[in-house]
Amino acid sequence: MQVDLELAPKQKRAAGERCCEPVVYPDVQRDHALRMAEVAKALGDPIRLQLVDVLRRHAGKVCVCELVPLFDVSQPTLSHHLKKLRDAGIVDSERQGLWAYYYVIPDALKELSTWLT
Amino acid sequence: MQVDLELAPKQKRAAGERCCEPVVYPDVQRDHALRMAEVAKALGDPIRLQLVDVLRRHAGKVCVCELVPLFDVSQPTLSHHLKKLRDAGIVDSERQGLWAYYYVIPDALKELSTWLT
DNA sequence: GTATTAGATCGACAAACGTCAGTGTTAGTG
DNA sequence: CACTAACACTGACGTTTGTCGATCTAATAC
Repeated sequence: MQVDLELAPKQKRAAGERCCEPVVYPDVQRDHALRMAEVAKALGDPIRLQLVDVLRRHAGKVCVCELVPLFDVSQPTLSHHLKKLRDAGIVDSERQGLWAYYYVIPDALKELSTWLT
Repeated sequence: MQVDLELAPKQKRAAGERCCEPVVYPDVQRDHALRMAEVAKALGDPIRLQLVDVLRRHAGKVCVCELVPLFDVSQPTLSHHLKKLRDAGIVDSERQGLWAYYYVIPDALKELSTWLT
């Protein structure tokens, strides 16, 4: 990967000409970018980020009924956030009679985490 | 931090009683969660994520005129995305005559990156 | 059986989002 | 000077989002 540390002032081009050629192209493949953006978007809400935080730190699976009182939103709203996290492939759930237990899917955050490092 | 690996089935409580006490509380401070969610949200769009990717991999500062042709959106739209990244404190820009050069603010992604690890 | 609980889904709403065409501003070119 | 290029901003648009109250489903308690 070539690096250009210098800030290269351009010259204004004549009418009709493009100002310059791109010197850097996206490295991250389109689909990787799409996938990572999807994960980032799912984490882009404070409640969801904290949900993931709780689930990650709790090595086991956590009952929804324990999650609801942690946040100042209604139960349907929390359910909605959990669904978003499920749709993004970050968490999954397991029904156990009347209760639902959520957990973070191992390595779900790995790709984004690696890129971010 | 106590860990509960077991999946503990609950008992249905009598009328009027709460089903259970939360066993895990959010560890990430509210404001940290807010800040990280803000960054994640800004990265939650494929174009913005790729913009950050290009800017990060290019150690110097990159002219907007080099960024525009990389994406299939209009110049105003790209400008809008760059503004979002600026508002989130991820990138900053520097005017140089007719051109604007963007760069990633060092450590802007650090907090999120660390938490994600 | 009936009553109650945990949780998901539905419908509605305002707010925020991504996009574009148009416009404005500033700075080089000739 | 007039012209044009680079970029930000505005206004409009259709879509998505976060939230709630109400409702539905499934399972347990009595």
